[in-house]
Amino acid sequence: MKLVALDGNSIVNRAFYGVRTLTASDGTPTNAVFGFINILRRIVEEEQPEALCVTFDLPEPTFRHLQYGGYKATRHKMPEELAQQMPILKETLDAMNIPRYELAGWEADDLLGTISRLCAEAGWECVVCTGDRDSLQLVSETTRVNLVTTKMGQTATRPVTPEVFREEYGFEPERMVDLKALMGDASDNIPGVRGVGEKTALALVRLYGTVEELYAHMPDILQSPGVPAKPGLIKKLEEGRESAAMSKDLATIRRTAPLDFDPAANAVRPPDNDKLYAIFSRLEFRKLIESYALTPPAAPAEPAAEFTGECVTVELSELAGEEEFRRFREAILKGVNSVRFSRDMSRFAVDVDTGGGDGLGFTADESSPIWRRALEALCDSNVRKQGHEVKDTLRRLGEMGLGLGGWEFDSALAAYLLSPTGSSYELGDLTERYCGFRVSDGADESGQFSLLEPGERETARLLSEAAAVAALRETLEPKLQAAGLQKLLYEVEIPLCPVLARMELAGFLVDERALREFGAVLSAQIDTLSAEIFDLAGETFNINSPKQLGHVLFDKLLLPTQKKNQRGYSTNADVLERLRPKHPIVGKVLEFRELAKLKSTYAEGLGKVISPDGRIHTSFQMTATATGRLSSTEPNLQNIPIRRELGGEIRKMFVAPEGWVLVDADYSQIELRVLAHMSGDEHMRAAFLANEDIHRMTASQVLGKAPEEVTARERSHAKAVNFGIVYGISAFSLSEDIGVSVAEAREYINTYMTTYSGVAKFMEESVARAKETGVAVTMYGRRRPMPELASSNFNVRSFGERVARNMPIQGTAADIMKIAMINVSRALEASGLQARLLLQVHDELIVECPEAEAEAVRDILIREMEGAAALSVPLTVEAHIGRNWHEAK
DNA sequence: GTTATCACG
DNA sequence: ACGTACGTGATAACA
Repeated sequence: MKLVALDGNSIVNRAFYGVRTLTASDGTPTNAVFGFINILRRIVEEEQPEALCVTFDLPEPTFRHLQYGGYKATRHKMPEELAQQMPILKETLDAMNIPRYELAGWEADDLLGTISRLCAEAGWECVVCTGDRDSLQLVSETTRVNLVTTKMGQTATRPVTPEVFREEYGFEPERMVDLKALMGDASDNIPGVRGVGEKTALALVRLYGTVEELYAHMPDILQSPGVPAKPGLIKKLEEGRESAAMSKDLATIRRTAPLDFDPAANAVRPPDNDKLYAIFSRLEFRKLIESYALTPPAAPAEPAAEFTGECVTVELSELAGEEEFRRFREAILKGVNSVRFSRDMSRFAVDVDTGGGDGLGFTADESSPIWRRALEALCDSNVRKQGHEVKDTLRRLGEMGLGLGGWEFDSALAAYLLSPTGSSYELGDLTERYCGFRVSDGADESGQFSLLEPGERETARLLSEAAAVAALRETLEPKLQAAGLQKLLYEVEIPLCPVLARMELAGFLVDERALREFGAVLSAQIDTLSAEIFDLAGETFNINSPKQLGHVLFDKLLLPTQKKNQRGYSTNADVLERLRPKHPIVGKVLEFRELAKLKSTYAEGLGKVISPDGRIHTSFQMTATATGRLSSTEPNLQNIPIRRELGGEIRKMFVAPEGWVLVDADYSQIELRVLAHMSGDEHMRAAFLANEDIHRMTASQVLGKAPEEVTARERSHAKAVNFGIVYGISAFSLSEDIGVSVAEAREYINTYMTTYSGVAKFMEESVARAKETGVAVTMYGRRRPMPELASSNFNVRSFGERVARNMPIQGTAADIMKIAMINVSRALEASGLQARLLLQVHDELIVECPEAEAEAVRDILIREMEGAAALSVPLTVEAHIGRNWHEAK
């Protein structure tokens, strides 16, 4: 029989430092608990023990503190973020039905020692899991110590048996205390013998075993072979005699704690589902809920009704006729309708809020003769509707030729605004998190739906989901109000949904033939380059493999290594650029990379997603970024090449239809203008009011010389500083970026901050306010939780500070662009032109229109984009017209 | 599934 | 002394 005993404090420490920052959306740090559970799972899986328990230190002083004043006094205080997690961890262990032991006056070590002794006495095998080598003295024939280490977020355990220990140390495990007695242990403040280090101590213990034996042989130990003939060793040992005795005592784990312990009483038991589920969902450990197969507690009777439809439900079934249709239309005109569609749009469910407590639900599928008419009635813009991920719904409604108006709430967007860093905005997850219930999947264990046909089950699920949307609105609305996010939701995010849906529907026309030809040209060039590279390398290998490439460059050609990454030496473009002069292969590799990227990601990647209409329909993600920006996926049209000449070729293949043109409008320096406005810095404002090249003006103001005297180098450095400011600059990165020393970079930043003292002040205030409130905020009140700022880890905290500086700027610019898109869309519609928005790339909008409309469209774009926000500096837009994206830029 | 790299703003 | 700029997504290789 085997019992596993975990050193709770030691392992939670490993977990805390080994797992990256992790917080629940309310800001509670959770990384240590998460890491602990994972280590625990792994150990249990590996060991398959019959029994399991965890020991903890209590914060009270142990008797050894009293006996020896300084003992462990140097141990660092537990960081606040870890301390917060300790009660949660203990609660979790309780819910998992894992016994834990803590005893006033006894350390976790002592408890482990005692437990392992009692196991041995009861005839059990004991496995002690800890990150602490002190416990190695417990190793015996019946007790194994598993040393837990965390490297790069990966935990590994190393079993230490007596054989392993002897192999490593050259003496018996019990003699560990004698080793400590001589060499001491700084982390536990065990003094040892002054002047004796690890090497000497190891040699002495190997020869004499115990400290006592050593001192018994004292006068003539130097005669023994193997003792380092260090001058003064005898003297040091003599002087350290008392210290050695005390150290040995300190290092000895007491195995006599008054613990009422019976290994069999710690038999592994299954967790308490309801308790553990509650804890894990509070901590947002969705993966763990899954892997422990936890289920929500049986829902209390009262709100469950909302979800399984104790409301009256009406099926618009095969036999539905005029009467049913009339009833449906009347009902949906009364309240706000929560609507859900099946993936293929063949079914929908509507939960009508009738004002009283009762709900009225309608469901329908394609077989109903009034299905289409019911849909059309529902999509009328006068019918008030709410949904989840409304933009996606609208795109599908648009495909069916239905109206996109009348939508006034979206539970995904509401949750996103409340916390844009969340990991999931799926309806089921939100309902669980905010309402504490599970959306019925239509195949309920309650049996209510179990007799239904699959199609009916789906309809039941949709009705349950519709009710969930309504419930979420109830819950989220007060939160939005409290956070001041209503305006953003109702005036920005929701109105943006139909705009984006129409853009996705429109798609961007692509010259498919040119794209394929370009791909073929790239292929040929890649083949040629590969041959040249293999020739220079003297072998063939996969140039795409950083590992193999690294081998060729650094092992074979012996080029100097620079940056390291987790797997070996970095071969990224920065590194290769530096190596370029050293070997002709490097330039070829760089060129290969450029071509390979263009071919795989763009020529081939885009080719795969051209629709039958010859157009590429991207999807915009509204809940993806932490700052409020959109993102674009399948394909990503926000990262189409432009910076390099060859990459720009790709843009030539994004075209307007025959007789039409593209109008491209982009904000000039929107982020710096936002910064000038938000900080109110007079110098920076003056620079923009002068309407000059901002980087030149920056150089001029910072260096105190006339704009026309600014050199190209000075301008480019100023440009890098301007970018750096927006990102939350550091001297190191700036120096890397512009190739000057860190000291020079620091000087640049200092001078900049002195010149633009308003900017400096704004940045400080942004960080201070974020620390105080726990969120970074844009001009429009969009917020991002900033748990990193409370971190005790320097790097994590520094990251938080940079984000606190950047998010208000990037986020405000994103807000402005969203407002502009809504206004542009309205203006284009009102103008009666055929023009339509195609794409947004953060600070750029692309519209296609008949040639004849081009100038009118350009004027509308400029007017609406520039007018989207009233800043204290001009917000300027540049617009161009062209036959393709390259030309229009 | 994670990592390295690289495309964009 | 720390380790290094903000925000994304796609691809190929690695594990």
